[in-house]
Amino acid sequence: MTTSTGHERRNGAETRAEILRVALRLFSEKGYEATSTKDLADALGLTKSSLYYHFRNKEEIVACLMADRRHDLDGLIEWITAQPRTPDLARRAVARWMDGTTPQHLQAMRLAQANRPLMRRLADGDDVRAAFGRVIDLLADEDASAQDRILLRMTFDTIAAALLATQETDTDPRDVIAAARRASIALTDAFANRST
Amino acid sequence: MTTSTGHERRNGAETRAEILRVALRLFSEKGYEATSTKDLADALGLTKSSLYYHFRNKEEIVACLMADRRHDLDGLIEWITAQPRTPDLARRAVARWMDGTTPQHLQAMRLAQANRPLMRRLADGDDVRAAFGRVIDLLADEDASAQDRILLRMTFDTIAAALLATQETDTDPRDVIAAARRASIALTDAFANRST
DNA sequence: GTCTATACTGTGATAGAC
DNA sequence: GTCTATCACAGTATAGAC
Repeated sequence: MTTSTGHERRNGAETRAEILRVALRLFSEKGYEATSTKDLADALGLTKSSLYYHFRNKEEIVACLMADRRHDLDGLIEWITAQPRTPDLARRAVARWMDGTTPQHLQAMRLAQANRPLMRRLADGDDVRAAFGRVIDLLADEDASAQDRILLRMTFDTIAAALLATQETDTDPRDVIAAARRASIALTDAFANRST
Repeated sequence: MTTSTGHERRNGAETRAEILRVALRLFSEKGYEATSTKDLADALGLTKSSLYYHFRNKEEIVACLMADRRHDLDGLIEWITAQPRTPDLARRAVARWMDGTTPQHLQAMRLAQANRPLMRRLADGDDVRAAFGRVIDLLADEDASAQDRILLRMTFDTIAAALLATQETDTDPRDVIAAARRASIALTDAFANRST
């Protein structure tokens, strides 16, 4: 938008994007609660108050960080709804979801996992997990048992499970995704064979 | 130790145990950070300061809550070490771990999951996840790939994964454990067939 | 439009009286 | 063993500088 390339004074959009970038890094490294708004402001060369010009409060910064993934999930729900209801629909939906996951997604997912109570506060009834519930409803039979539903959800959640298994270790994100994909295949089979 | 059964005035051990009980409930319901020491003190009919007589700080309360599970894990490591190294050792170890999980464990695990940064602060190099790393080292071949190690760890972590899949829902703990057991069997097979 | 100075409330934690 | 009083610092709101 502007022609200025200087770094002394940024325009609004640039500052906002930079706040989000630095916030994701700090919140991931030290945790959301452990990172004060002053820490964030110092890392950006701003004051606390400046942050409150760009974001209404600390939580809104995280909310913006999470917007992408929810959008992906809405896309998945649309895709499932438009598909023919073949017996292997669950398998195909899981594969599609796994393929849509990039290493870039992992850091945001880690952040979400590490700050569950915060996510619940942000969500306000319209969160990612609720959307996942709709996915399960679309894919599970009406007479599916509670166990079956949990298992189906775990099949989609293998990425989160793989992140859980690798936390506190520096694992290549591609290995995480690859392991999650293998796990999801194994669980899909377990779900398919549930009542045979 | 004492013969008193009155409830107007508690002795030290009773107060301590009651603090732990109420803290687990509040921290689970509202989250650790969202529960102030004043909330906890009010729920107990004490003042904030009294808590600091029984526990050095807020974090130590959680540390005491987590002691049990680590003890279980130490037992698993001893058991594995004493077993003959048969090809199905991993499968048997997973089964043993799953069988040792009670609904009572789930609430503490939920708490641990919901407060990852806190757990990292508490652990100080000697935490449950590090102990799990030793389990994996005992069970995996030396030439196991990073993917194989993640998959093996996910096999033990199916309980955590099932909790992840059921968060924000009121699911019967027995269904959670049953689904986790089915998932662990499926993943054990996937791990066993890794290089066939 | 972008940022800062300053003050307000609530939190975890400490010192010392009873 | 529990209390009162107090502390430093957190997130937040607002008024106003440029």
